[in-house]
Amino acid sequence: MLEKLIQSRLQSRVREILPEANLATVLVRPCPDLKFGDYQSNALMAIAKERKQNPRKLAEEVVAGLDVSEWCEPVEIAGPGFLNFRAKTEAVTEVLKSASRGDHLFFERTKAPRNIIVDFSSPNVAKPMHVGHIRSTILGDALVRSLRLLGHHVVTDNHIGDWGTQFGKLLIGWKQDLNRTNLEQNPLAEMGRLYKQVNARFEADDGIKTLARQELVNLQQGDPENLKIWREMIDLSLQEFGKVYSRLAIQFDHVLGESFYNSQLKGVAKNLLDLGLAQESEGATVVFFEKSTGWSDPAIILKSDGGANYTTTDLATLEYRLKTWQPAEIVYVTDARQQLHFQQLFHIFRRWHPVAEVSLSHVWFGMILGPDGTPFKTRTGENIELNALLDEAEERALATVTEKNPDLPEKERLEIARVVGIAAVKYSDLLPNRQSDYRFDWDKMLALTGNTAVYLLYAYTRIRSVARKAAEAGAGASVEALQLTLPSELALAKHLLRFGLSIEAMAAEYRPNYLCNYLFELAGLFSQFYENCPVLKAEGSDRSSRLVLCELTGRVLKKGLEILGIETTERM
RNA sequence: GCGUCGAUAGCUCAAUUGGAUAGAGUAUCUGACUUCGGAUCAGAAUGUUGCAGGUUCAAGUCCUGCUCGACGCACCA
Repeated sequence: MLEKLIQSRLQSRVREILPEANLATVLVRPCPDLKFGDYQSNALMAIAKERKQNPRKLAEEVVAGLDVSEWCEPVEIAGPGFLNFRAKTEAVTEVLKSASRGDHLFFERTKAPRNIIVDFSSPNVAKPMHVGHIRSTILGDALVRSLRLLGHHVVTDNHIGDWGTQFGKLLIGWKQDLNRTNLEQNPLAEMGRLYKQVNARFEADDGIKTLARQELVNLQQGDPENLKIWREMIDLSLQEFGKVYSRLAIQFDHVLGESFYNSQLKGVAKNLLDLGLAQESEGATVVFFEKSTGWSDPAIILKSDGGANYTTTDLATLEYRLKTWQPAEIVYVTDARQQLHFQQLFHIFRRWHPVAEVSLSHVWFGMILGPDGTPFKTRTGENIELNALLDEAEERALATVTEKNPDLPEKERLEIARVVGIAAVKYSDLLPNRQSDYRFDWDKMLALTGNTAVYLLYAYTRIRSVARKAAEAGAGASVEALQLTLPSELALAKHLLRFGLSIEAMAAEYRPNYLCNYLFELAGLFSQFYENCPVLKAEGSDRSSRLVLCELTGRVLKKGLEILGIETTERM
């Protein structure tokens, strides 16, 4: 938190000397290596370069009139013009005290809240959620949590796949071969079976093709029976999705699927045609792109059979969201393969609504690979269902808890296993840079050591254990007693001050791995502190002071994990 | 063919406006008061950041070319 105060004063000082300088570049950040100090600014080197000045000299001039002595030791100029700031222990102590009094938790809400729509998860009706939905769902939810914590107004909208050609096949299967008993027991499995069964006959049998097309057309034209079946498929699917979301503690403000926009699709297409953005080509309605884009193939707005496809739906969706929520930004969380689609979608949208100021972000992520480095599937090549995957995570976690802590009652072990299992899945998804593919590895994600959810949760339970024992002994944290003397106390305290930066970094770039790594470092620093500084065995003000550090670390760990969508447990 | 993304320690991965000696974990080796929860901590060792050039005070990061890989490119979403 000190970095903001230092930064603001540094900016004022730079403005005094160079009124035209772009202050947005004058940033204060944590030092990469603590031996340089706690915070640094590299901005002066860039500014000097622009003006062809001597960077070192500029730095000296800036520092000469810069007073940050309330928070820092004298500012050092290093190398070609780095400014290094070392926080005064008293200043760090004061921030911790104010946190302990409940004034803040080392982060600040934004002064410029924005309306942001986040579009994520988006499963398809009549198909179980599977591995392919993990990242969008978990990543999207974590991003939403970080934005909301910083004070932005977020609208979440689950744009489910509830319309499209697959319903022709599903309707045939439903009418010819539906097993009601199976449907009641496991609706998605039954619908999946129906789809596969019809699909298998599809290629070889022209009669089925014609029938599927007919059922689809009937549905589109509002045939009552088909509509009724379709609605039932959606209802059942949503119930099943809800079970998974409930396990993952994920909620949506709105579930407006593709079908919600049906009535607008023709209008969108006509509008694009009228504006000259779209044209007829080979029987379809398409948008061609300028040469400069490098896209030689057009985007299809209406297929030659008159049906719309997803570019059209997405355009209608965009327009609806703008009108309904007036967002400053819309964020789409999908896999990397849809990059071209979103680039083209945004491009068309800009031409269609040139004055719209909304910013459009495609937050994309890589694939989940199996142990062999190919896309993660079952042995028979099927998608792994999310529910089954979560079951296995909990089972594996239960085995570990039982091994480590056999005396806990079964009910408690089950609850711990639930928290730990879900945490492991989420954390292993959020830890890698979202843009890279990652390898799904049970042993690694549930490992007791290393950068895992288990390690973080363990650190948390140790803190809670100390708190319980302190309470039994009648000892308590005392803000007044807080004193940072030993190196590991100071190191832990200074790291607490960086919590806000890590949340902001995560929210700014939609990268939860920044926060994951922050929390891992925090847990490590806590372990070092815990190793070096007795808490319960200490006495008097030492004990009260260290209990403050424990308590604040616990609160930050819990809040940080909460941003990642991860629950904590008191024992494990 | 065009395009997007990637290639970093044995392995899995980080690296926040271009910043300081490229970091963690894991595996390997060694050690820690008879453990405030040892599911812990400390230490050792590990690199031509795919290759070749360029830009500059400074390049894993930016530019050019090349190699390898993943993914995407007219009627699925």
